[in-house]
Amino acid sequence: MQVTTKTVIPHSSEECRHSIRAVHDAMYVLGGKWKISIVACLLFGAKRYSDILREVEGISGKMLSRELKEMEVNFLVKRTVGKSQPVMVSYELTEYGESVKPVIATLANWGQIHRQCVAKR
Amino acid sequence: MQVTTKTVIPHSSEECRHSIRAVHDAMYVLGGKWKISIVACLLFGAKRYSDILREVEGISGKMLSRELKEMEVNFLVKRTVGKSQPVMVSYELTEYGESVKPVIATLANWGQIHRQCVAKR
DNA sequence: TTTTGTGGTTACCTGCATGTTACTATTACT
DNA sequence: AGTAATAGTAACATGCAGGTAACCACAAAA
Repeated sequence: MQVTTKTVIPHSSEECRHSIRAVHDAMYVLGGKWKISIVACLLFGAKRYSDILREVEGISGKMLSRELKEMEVNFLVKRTVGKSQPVMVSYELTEYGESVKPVIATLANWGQIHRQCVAKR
Repeated sequence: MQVTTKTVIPHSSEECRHSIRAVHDAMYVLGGKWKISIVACLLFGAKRYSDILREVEGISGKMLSRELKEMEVNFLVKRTVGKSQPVMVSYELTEYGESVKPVIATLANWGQIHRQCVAKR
């Protein structure tokens, strides 16, 4: 007796694909090793290049400027150049960038739970 | 007049770092190009290898089996081998895996909003 | 006029994450 | 006996993400 191909999937694979696509879209903009961390960092207020460099541990200057540029293009952050002194550039989230907050929050929350789970082996 | 180094950061950088760390932990387990999509896919029920291959568009067989293996190790999915016919292996989320649901949901939700934003230029 | 600090950019290099292709074992159907 | 499907694995190839280090421009301070 041959089992048909479809035994195990009685789900709405439409819904499934739709959901996957949405996730994929999100990851396209927020993907990469650093963007989410940068947003998380900027959620606490506007910061200067060197501040972010310090607070997002491990990121290199090159990657920071690259990611920030991308995020500016995607309207997630706003770049403001102060009128000289030793230059001073500050970055802050746009309103749109702020809309990522729930994502970060949920992720951070799960991250904490995960860390606890791993801790008890 | 020289501006001091700390003008732009009056925030709790403790909170900030903590949040970034949590996000980082989460991304460590859910990172990579495919894991989140796979979880999203399995949220709609247990599926067989070839079903996931079909529904997560773009993934290669190699990557699928590799990611599934990692996720099994991390207790996110459970692998069940059916008693033969043409073999039949099904994958489903563990309870722990289900706990990722809010993350996916928030991400998918933001993904949709983002798509709309991009659509109107 | 030389040095210092900020905010970068550029060239160069490397490795890992991923893709591609071929191959396997098992069973069932024809 | 030969073919097809399922669930992989192994060998090989490759591109791009990311790191490192050097350099630039500008202003202020020494």
